[in-house]
Amino acid sequence: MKKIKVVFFGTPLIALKSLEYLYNSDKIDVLAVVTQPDKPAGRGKKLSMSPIKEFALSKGLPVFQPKSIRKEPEIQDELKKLTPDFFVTFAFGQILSQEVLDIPKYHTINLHASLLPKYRGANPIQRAIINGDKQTGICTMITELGLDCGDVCLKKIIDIPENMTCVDLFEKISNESPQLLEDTLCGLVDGTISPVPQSEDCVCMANKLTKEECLIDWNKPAEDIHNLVRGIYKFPGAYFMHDGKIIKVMETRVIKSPKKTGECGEFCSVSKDGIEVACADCNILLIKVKPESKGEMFARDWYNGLKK
RNA sequence: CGCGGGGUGGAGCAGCCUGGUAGCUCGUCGGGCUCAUAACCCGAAGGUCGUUGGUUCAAAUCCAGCCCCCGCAA
Repeated sequence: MKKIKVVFFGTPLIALKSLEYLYNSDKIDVLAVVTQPDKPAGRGKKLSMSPIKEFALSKGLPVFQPKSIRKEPEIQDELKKLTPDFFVTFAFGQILSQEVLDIPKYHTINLHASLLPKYRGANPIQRAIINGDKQTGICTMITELGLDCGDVCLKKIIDIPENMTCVDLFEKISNESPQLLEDTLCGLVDGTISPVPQSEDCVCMANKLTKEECLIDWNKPAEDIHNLVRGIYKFPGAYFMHDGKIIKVMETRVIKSPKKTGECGEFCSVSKDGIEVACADCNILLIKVKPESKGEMFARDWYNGLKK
């Protein structure tokens, strides 16, 4: 059987395993990689390349880095010359135009980390956890103009356990995606997949996270705060202010017992396990925190060092 | 040259400005109290104060270089 010719569009780490898998697949031929331009990043603003580019370079794959693929016909021409069967996009970070979508022989396939039409847009993974969903998933879809609105090819449901963090979920999705992509490509070529339009009534958006949303509001129910903490664990991290410093909250547990002492935001008790803080309905236990300029530590240890 | 914080017994911090006595909240170990305890009381062990050099009678503290960690911003 002839290999399926694919150009891979992606940028961050979550897409890396998919690229590796397709690259190593004997059914797929990855012709080239398109990724975001190198950007100054991190402390010191050093120019750094995306994980996708690093991999592509290490394998000698051609790499294209348009500032905006829509506005760079030269790159579009280069891609055309490769005569790809499919474009595959996974967290690429740029909006494609119709001219670009028309290049591959079959389609452009996008992998989106939610059960579409739920959570179209920027942050589907975090949103699912923040909203306390028990399930989410990944979908492959035929890319059309418009945000994550194309017909769905395949989907896979992923359970979200009570204390799962977005880092765990990223990992899970990163691991599950490669197979789904390969199955989608093969299925489309041999005609065993018929893409299904998304039902328009269930559409909801996963908007970008704002700085404000990351600030913990102790007047909310403990469950909501717990979901926020694990939903944006590490990046960018839920936080509160203490003594003018940012204190990121890394790990929490809801204290189910309805006993509540003190006002919202007040430290009710400190034990071996951590600090109990009063919320709207019950208490939440802070287990690990990360104060500004410091490393991650047990909440109890942080408390021990406070001036009292 | 993006802005900034920090490295002090096992943990988290104070002390540094105004050099000279190793401090605080815990943990660990031993003992006591108690029906009992993660509570309380008494005691003990444990630190070349990141590293190198300089100033000084004397440096955790002042000066210079180096290493490592982190927050913001992107």
